[in-house]
Amino acid sequence: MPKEKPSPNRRLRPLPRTFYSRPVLTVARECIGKSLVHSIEGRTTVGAIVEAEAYRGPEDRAAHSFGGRRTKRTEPMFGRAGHAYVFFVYGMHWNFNVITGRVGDPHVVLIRAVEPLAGKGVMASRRGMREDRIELTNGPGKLCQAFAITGDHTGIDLCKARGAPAPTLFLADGPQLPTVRAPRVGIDYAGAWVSKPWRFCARGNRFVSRPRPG
DNA sequence: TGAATGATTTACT
DNA sequence: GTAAATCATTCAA
Repeated sequence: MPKEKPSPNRRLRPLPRTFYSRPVLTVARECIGKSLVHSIEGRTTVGAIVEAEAYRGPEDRAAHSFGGRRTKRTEPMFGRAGHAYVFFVYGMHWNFNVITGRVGDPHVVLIRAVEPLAGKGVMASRRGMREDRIELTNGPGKLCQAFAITGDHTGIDLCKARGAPAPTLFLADGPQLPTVRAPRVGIDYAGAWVSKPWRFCARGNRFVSRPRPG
């Protein structure tokens, strides 16, 4: 008998914290092609990340951490890389981010779209539509609903920490996909920061949200 | 305590 | 293409 149970699927192991503990633009670009994995109530959903945006507070006016704003909501952004930041917006939608960089740097990557890889039936049920629809996961609020990601997840560790149980929500390895860059979406209030090309999209992927780059 | 607003989505013209 | 839905968070008072 082996002392340790072998991993059922090597590709579904959490990325190490070293992936996240780097400059936010680097992490955002390298997120494209990685897998997003969530297991809850015995059901697992997996998607390939095809769109992500970098938010670099405190100088980035588009970031919730602009000006060093440290509140109950933004607190996870100031903590250790590899944790989740999930917020509620427009009275209806959750958005999922990963914390990057060094402790004290409120830098995050917003995961804006994924291509479903596994658990499409579960996603379709949560979204109330057929599993072959692009609209299953082609937006930040849509993928949170499809993956059952909510405010309960904000602040949780996406990495395997010593002595802690393995995370049920995490990013896993995947092939780096060619990316195109574009200005970020929905931040018209952010002045000079509006035009920064900090949105990374998988080139030509159908699940990239609107407006499509190019 | 109150008012403004938003890292969106959906339905509708 | 436009507009409505809907409420936690934030900040001013």
